[in-house]
Amino acid sequence: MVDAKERLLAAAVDYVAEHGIGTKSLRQIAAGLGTSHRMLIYHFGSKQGLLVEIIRTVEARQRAVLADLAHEPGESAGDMARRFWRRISDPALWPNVRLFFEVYGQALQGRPGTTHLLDDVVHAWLDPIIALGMAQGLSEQDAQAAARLGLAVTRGLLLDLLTTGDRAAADAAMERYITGYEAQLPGRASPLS
Amino acid sequence: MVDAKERLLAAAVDYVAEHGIGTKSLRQIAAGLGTSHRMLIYHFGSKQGLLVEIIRTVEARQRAVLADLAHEPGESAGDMARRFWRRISDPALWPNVRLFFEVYGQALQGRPGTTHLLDDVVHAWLDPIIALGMAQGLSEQDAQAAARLGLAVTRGLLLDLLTTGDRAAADAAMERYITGYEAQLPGRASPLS
DNA sequence: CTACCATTGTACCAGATGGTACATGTACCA
DNA sequence: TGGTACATGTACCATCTGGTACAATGGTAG
Repeated sequence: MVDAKERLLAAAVDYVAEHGIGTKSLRQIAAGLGTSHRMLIYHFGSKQGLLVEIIRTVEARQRAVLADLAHEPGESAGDMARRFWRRISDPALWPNVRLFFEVYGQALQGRPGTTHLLDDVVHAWLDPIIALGMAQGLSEQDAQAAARLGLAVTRGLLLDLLTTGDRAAADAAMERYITGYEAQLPGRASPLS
Repeated sequence: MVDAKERLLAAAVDYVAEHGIGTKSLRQIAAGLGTSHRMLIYHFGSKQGLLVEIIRTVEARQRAVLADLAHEPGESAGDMARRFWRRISDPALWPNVRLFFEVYGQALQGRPGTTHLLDDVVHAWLDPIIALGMAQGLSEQDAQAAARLGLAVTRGLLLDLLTTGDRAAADAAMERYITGYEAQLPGRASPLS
């Protein structure tokens, strides 16, 4: 079976999403999957090989969420942002989000096998949001700043949500951001200065 | 000397800020400090004991930055936010910030000895910002949402900055946020709907 | 049936890990 | 002077680590 490795990988990602990756040995992970550390080495070559593939999978899962960002016809930018936030803050995704931030933190510290996460973790998300902002009439400069801000808000509020579990508070903060974003779009009574 | 332990701790924090904490053994840390792992056990009891004290120190350093948030007379809220951002995004602090996010990620995954970081990592920052917002005339509800949003923006943009190193872009995004914040303060031509 | 190939179990390895036992040094206090 | 408390070095321990050697499956294609 070609995808025995794929199934093992998916299970491994779920396991480390649930239990953390930083403190787990090959043997612990293998035991959690009902296999032996021998099999992990066989399929992935080394612990770092497994780590790399796990991170590839985390990236892929994030991109799958990003793909849902596709603009629906007739939907306002604000409503799209609300839909996106509702989806990405779904508690069912929390283990994945936690794993994302754990790996992100290790990548920032240069742990071997993780750093390629950093290559796209910002820009892959920025580009579609920039395009969206420009479609709303923002200048390229404004769209870039707005996209960066939107990404920061999302990641920051996810951290808050994972930490406190206070969904209502995180939602309220996100709503405040979206309201402000809409107010800064052109074609309205200029809200500034 | 009573503070031999304190000096060792400070050096240990600097070391792990520079090299990461997740992948380092007691021996590696000790070697980096010019001492032996025996001494770390002697002073801190165990590896987890050292970990706990390192995190206490990271928290303390963060609070020291927070203390600088004190409102200067005659300064607008926006200018205060700008001053705060300039300070906390100083490249000299990047190793500490990286360590903060690394430990934060591990705490979210429940690594023993780290989780008490989570107790205050949000609320300790929120409270002064809420007070500030209310001093600017916001309702308590609005001040809470605005504080949460501001904290998320700051943490999110720090992640961006550590990842990309693109200071100009991060500054522009922060400036856009602050401008929007000021526009949402009462006492101005209502910018919304 | 046989030959082959992917897969898996068992057993092992050298090295690193956190932690301990014990002896030694060193300063200060009586 | 002697003692006492902190500090440090050396040596060691059991355990765990990632990784390997090798044999045994089991299915499949000739």
